[in-house]
Amino acid sequence: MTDGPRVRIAPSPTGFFHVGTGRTALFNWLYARQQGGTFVLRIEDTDTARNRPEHVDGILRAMQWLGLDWDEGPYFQSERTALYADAIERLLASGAAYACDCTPDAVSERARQRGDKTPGYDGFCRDRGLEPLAGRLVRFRTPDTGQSSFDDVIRGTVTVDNAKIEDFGVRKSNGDPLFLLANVVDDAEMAITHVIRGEDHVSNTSKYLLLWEALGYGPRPVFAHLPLLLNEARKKLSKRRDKVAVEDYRDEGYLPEALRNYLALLGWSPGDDREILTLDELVAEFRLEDVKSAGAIFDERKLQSVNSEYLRAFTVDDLVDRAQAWLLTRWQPLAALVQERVRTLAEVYSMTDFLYLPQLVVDAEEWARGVRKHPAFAAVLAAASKRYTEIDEWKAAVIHDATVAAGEEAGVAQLGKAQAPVRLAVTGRSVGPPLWESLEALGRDRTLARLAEAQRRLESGG
RNA sequence: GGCCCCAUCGUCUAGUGGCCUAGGACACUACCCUCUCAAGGUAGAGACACGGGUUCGAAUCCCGUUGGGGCUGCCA
Repeated sequence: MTDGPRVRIAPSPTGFFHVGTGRTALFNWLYARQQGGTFVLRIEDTDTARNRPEHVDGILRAMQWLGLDWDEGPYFQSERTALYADAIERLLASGAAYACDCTPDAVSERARQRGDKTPGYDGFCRDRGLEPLAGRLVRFRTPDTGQSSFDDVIRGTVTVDNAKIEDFGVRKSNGDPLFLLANVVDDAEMAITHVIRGEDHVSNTSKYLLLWEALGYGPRPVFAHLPLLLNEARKKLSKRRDKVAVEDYRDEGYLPEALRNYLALLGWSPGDDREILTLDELVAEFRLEDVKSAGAIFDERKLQSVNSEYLRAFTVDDLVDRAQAWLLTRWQPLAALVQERVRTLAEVYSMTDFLYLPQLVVDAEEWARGVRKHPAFAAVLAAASKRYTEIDEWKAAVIHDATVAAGEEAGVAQLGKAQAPVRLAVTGRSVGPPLWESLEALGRDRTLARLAEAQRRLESGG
């Protein structure tokens, strides 16, 4: 173990790896590398209901793609439950925590009756002396008086009246630890010295510190809350509304070094006019205390320009290599299926061009015969769009089932007839590799976009 | 609503009391270059939210207002 600072990135596997998490990871990584510290990767998977193993793979893939190598981990909170159980027992034993059997409905109902001046938990079970049995939530007893404050490297001193902090949960009624508890225990156990995270955690920090003190963990870590990444509407980048998955940017042809460079410039600047900086320069010049405190809009156009600067700076040979590798990732999933059907290498192109073309060129005759001819085909496209939207996992077998169901819904019993209009609408051709795998490779978003486009064309009489 | 955080061109930012007539980049406009498109070059438009203080002097410090955001979950 080195003497330098210990920092961590603690993503939760409940969705794709978010660019905001990527930026936080990058800043932690830069700080660790610059200070000769240790960068820890910890997977916060305490929410067993929402965890998805494939998202863990996605996190590791995205981190590696971005070049953010970690020195320790990945640690999994799901494998450290004894630690949290022990901490909760200690809180219970000292009276710092207590059991609560209020339902969420009861809590909000009481808040409503009070006039809802201070929503949140009202301390109803504080002194009822309930046994912490299974089925009961365990809450931390927050002080009624005094203030909690901490010094933030980026924001200065933040102070909150303890009375404003409600008794928050530390253990679910099913026995699983809650975020605040597991987070604090692990930071202490892992000897994290600097907590560098998003601004959305500022208000969690006073709770964090209260727990930290109650558990007797000694000197606190240093805090640095990074400004949030915002969308054009100046709202926190959200999974639902915005394109936030790091891997989406990879798939669209952004270079990891360009994304990294751009992300580094969101909230930080080298202090002069340079905007293209090598990793070594970032490591050398990054200053945590110089990070701005105001939120930053993630502007894809600017990212594009940074990306194109990198692209142009390549040697031609490098560009060929990088482009070749990217091109390959798109059609490689279909390689074996394509192989069985081609007579020349040129046909590899015609069988996979739909994966690359921004705009399909559909032969008028094919369109007339394959889509426009049967009234039911329009219904097939509509039904397929709907069912594809509802699919949980975008996999060939599932797409197959959804297409069969869409065909039946549209009154087309034969699978062949159901897939024909979809194939033409989505790939622009009536022949090609098996459709399900093709759609899987294309991706759901682009598949849906092409179905919508085909439907518009039909409606406008095309 | 409550608590917390924030505030320089449309966007990312430089600026840490005089160097600011506020600089750069993206995007935008015009022109040049040019077989097209990019790239490149030149020029242009474009910001210190507002009001009070402090100071010889304020984008920079203080207070207030306004505006924006975050949190307010048996999610993280």
